[in-house]
Amino acid sequence: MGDSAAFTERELDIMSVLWRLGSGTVSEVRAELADQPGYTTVLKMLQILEEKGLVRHEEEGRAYRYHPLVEPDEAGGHALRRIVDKIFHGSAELALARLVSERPLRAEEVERMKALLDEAALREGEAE
Amino acid sequence: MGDSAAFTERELDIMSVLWRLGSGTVSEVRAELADQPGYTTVLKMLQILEEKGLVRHEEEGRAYRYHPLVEPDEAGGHALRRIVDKIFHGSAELALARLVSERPLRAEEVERMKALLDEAALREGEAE
DNA sequence: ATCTGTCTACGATGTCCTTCGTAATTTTCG
DNA sequence: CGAAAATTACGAAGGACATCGTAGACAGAT
Repeated sequence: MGDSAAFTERELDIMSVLWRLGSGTVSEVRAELADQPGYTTVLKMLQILEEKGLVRHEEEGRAYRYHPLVEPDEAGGHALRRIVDKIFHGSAELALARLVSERPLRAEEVERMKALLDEAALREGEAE
Repeated sequence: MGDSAAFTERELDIMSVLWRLGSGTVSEVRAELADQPGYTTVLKMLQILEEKGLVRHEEEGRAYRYHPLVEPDEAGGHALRRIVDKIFHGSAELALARLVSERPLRAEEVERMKALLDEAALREGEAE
């Protein structure tokens, strides 16, 4: 235990870019950040993320290419569990209520989400 | 803008207690924390939360009673939006997939969640 | 009156976050 | 070759986070 601290703001920014791109050099990551911090700032953050075991790097020419070592699903699971537990009293239902009120959903998306719930209900049914 | 920074770990712990209890004195909040930090630590955190405008206090006998000034829905909305945007590429569907795989859901809960989605779809339909 | 327990106020501390400057290295280009 | 550009390494610095110790105020009991 004790391994899973929440991402800080900047760490999340950077991990988000790596998840989206698959991998990235310092320059590539920096170019994707909305407010562009100094080059060495991004480098430093990546070095710290590497110390924490959240990314690794390999050499690519002169530069390093960084790869994420945690999956978005895993990170998202931790983050969601934390929020549901601490803010929504453990209720996935309340969290979903807020989630759907946050942003408009397309009709197809709603259908797929209902299908997800059906699958979940099915798995539960089988378990008994 | 710039008002909504994510809660830190301890801040969230404490806000969570206040949301659950409705309000609390330092002692009451402290008693609810899993690992009990020193009394003055909890007091200090509440004072800092007050500086940030997240709680207020009123006198109650000799002690202060602290009240949350942000609603869990509001805080949860920010937190969910942050996670969905940065980790799930803005997809509520992916977030829900992870949410339902995190913990088992009761059948009635699944039904109510589907109803929530229907309502959301309805609102969308009306909008056009 | 004084002692004891509970409370707030204040300041110190150590760690982490985030920023970046500077130096050293290497490649590339004129 | 020598200058310029891109890169990593290192360390410093300011601020926030989270911890607590100590001091002072006050109420209640003896």
